[in-house]
Amino acid sequence: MQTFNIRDLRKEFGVTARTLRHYEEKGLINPKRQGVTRVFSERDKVRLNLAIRGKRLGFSLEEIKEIIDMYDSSAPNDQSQILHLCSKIEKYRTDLINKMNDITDTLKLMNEVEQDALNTLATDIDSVRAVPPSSLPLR
Amino acid sequence: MQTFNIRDLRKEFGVTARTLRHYEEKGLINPKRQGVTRVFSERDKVRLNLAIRGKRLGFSLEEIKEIIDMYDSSAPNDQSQILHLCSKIEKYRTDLINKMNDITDTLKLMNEVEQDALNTLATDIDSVRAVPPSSLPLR
DNA sequence: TATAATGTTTACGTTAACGTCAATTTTTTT
DNA sequence: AAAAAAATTGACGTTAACGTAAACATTATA
Repeated sequence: MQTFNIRDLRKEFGVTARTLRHYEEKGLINPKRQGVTRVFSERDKVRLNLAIRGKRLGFSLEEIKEIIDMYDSSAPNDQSQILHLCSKIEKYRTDLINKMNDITDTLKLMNEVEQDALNTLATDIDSVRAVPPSSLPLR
Repeated sequence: MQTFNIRDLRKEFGVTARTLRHYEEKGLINPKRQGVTRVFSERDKVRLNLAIRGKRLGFSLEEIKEIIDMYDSSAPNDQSQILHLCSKIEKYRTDLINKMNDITDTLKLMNEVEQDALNTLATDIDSVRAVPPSSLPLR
């Protein structure tokens, strides 16, 4: 079972050691120890990946932990716990879908702005083209 | 031309007066003044909407201002400015598309977790069904 | 074996994005 | 006009998410 040290993780994920220690404090990752030195597992890498993904989406570390814990632990047996899990999933699902809509709306707006700008550019070029050849230097 | 006071905005957008003042400081909105009192315009509302959308997507207020300013001001005439605008758009576009992919990936994972959980639930129900009728109380 | 390089803990510092409170107008209602 | 409600400007406080620096231990390299 392969293990990794702290600079492996830093390089692979482009984060600082401080960030990794912080994430450990918050329970996002759980490195073992060889003496005092941290030893990371594949599981830590997976969780770190999910954490970074969550960050990109604007979730807090607390939310991220909740999300990661959902799909890191095996499915609960207790019926009430299952239902609780499902309601949490439902909550984050709607949140994600809202973000998705926000994104598509923003992308649309950006497309319009870009088209506007490019049209202006094209018009400028036309006006340059409109200059008769005779007015161009002959080199 | 319709105007709004600060509590109109608070109510409509569910934000505090402090937030509005903060956004004004950061240049996200630009209320006029009647004496010392803020008077908001439709344009402020539009910008506030965009700001809140940006927040949901995890952008900083600084990024949000950049984004809003892009499609709030009319298209620039200067060619170099147009190109600069387009490159900014390109940057945010890839950012948004990355977020989009993050979202779909996360949603997929959540679906799997949910299915797992629901299967466990179904299995439990089956095991209840499997109990022979004779063992049930007759009421 | 001396010297880097890497890792650890402790603990204070920083930045963004507001919250909160006091003191003071301004405006509205009675 | 008096009282209550709403707004404004400081200005300090708070929280999350790390940054940074000191002091020290361990490991790797020359």
